Amino acid sequence: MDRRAAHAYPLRRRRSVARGSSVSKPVRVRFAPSPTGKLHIGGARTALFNWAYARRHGGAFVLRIEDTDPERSTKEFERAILEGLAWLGIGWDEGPDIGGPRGPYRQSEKYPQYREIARRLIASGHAYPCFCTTERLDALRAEQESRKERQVYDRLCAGLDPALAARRVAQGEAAVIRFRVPPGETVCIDHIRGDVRFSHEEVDDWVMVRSDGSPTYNFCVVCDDVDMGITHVFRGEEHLVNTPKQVLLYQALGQPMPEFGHLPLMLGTDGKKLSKRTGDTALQDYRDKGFPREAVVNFLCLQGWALDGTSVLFSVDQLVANFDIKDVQKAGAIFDPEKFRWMAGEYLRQESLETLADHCAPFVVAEGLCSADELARPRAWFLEVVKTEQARIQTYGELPPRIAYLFQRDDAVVWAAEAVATARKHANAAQTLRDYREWLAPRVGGGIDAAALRDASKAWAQERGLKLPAFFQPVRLALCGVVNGADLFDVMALLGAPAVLARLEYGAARLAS
RNA sequence: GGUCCCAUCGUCUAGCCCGGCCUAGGACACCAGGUUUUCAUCCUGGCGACAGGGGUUCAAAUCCCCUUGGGAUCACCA
Repeated sequence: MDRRAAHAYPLRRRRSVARGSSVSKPVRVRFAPSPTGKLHIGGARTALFNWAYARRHGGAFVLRIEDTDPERSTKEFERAILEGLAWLGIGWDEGPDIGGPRGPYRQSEKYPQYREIARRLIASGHAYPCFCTTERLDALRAEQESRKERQVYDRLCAGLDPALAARRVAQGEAAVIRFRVPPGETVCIDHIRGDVRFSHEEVDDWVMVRSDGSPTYNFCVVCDDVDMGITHVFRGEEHLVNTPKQVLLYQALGQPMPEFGHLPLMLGTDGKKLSKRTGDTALQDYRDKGFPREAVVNFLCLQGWALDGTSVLFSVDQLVANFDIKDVQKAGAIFDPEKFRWMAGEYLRQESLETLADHCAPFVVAEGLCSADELARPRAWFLEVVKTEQARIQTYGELPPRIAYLFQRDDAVVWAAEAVATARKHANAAQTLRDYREWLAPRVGGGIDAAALRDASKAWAQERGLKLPAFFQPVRLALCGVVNGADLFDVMALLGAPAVLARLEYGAARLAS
């Protein structure tokens, strides 16, 4: 069938240009996640950039839930996504939970509206019912595949008599509704990429409404962006090829076009779209590991955007004050977990002891080292614990295993094989422990002053002709059971004199046996 | 494979739009020193890139073209 003859509308070849309205309206941007999984860090970055753009321009940031896939959408994921955004500090002005003037903000609550728009589109000739079965479509695709042709709908139903088609629909025959793509080409204006040109030959007569009456993504997106008065659509690059379909729909609807910007993809270390295969992709994963929130925000910003090329560490306020969609990088960014961890450490080290203690406490409790109450009562003690480890950890989650020794019984400190081997390298390790304990006991009755004890202990070791490692390594084994860790005398202060003396004694015995 | 997008150190990027200030800057990682009882932090230094080829120009990382390479996408999923 002649392709052109299949079109009832419009027959004139034309070029449509998706240029945004030149009149400046108040900015309205949106983040429209699908609640079919946890919030992806790529999605989080998209949200962040949209939010920053809205804040920068005094506009509104709208949150919309695209739950038109009933198979995979769940309320749990929706809640998780909202929580994730809130955790990042991204606040929305309108959304499913708080409502707003242009709701509903959940697509599943708008089906009647979509249906009405589809009906109007059929009436105006911009869309048509299609009765082709899945089997026929599959066969068609297989055939096109075998001939190495483009896999597009052959528009069998595009030429059907509208009245006849309407009767078949009325009689209950299963049908999808397809958009009738006119000949011509579309130029999409993208603020990140410039003009992107698509020939309509490449755009399929795509399905707007499924045979069960539910609307599809490309259809809902445009309806909603129109309903919600969205002025700027910033989303991931994977949506770039959808844009001509959507642009055509705006035009069919006679609605003003938003301005587009397609963000570069976040890639895994394999250079492909970030997926679970190459590492953690959910925002939640990083929160659970104890990455400081500010570090996550900062790092996400750096995937495709830079403050000035020199500053690496910056605040959300600086982001908001300086963010411009035009400055966003075009090329995809490989996600570097190593740098992410470094940045986490940078933020963690900037925190006050009080803040750091608050952030770490839940991780210590979750690890089962002690109860929240036990941690809260000796608050000063826990602040000291946190102080000794602050330079040594990059995330809150790294603290518990490092301080586990503090919560072990004095006669049952867990000894790592490596630490035992290191201590045993020194000939008289057990004896050193006994001697040191004997020397130490009368000196720590009034508590432990780490600084003073450090000097005195080193002097003691030197007097006995002990090399420092021969002294420190057995002691560290006895007190902590590991080879590396915080300053030994800080550790003693944390442990307290009774525990220190007890551990030295048990340590000597264990080492001797 | 078709269509579309992209291309500066291993990685994130500045510079590119509005050619000269670029002997290409910063950061992570890496390497070497320093501080230190270990680890970590911290300090100093080093290594390291304009994918290739044509053009335009007095001058190109910056503009144009081609090649190569990478990616995205081709559903009654979003």
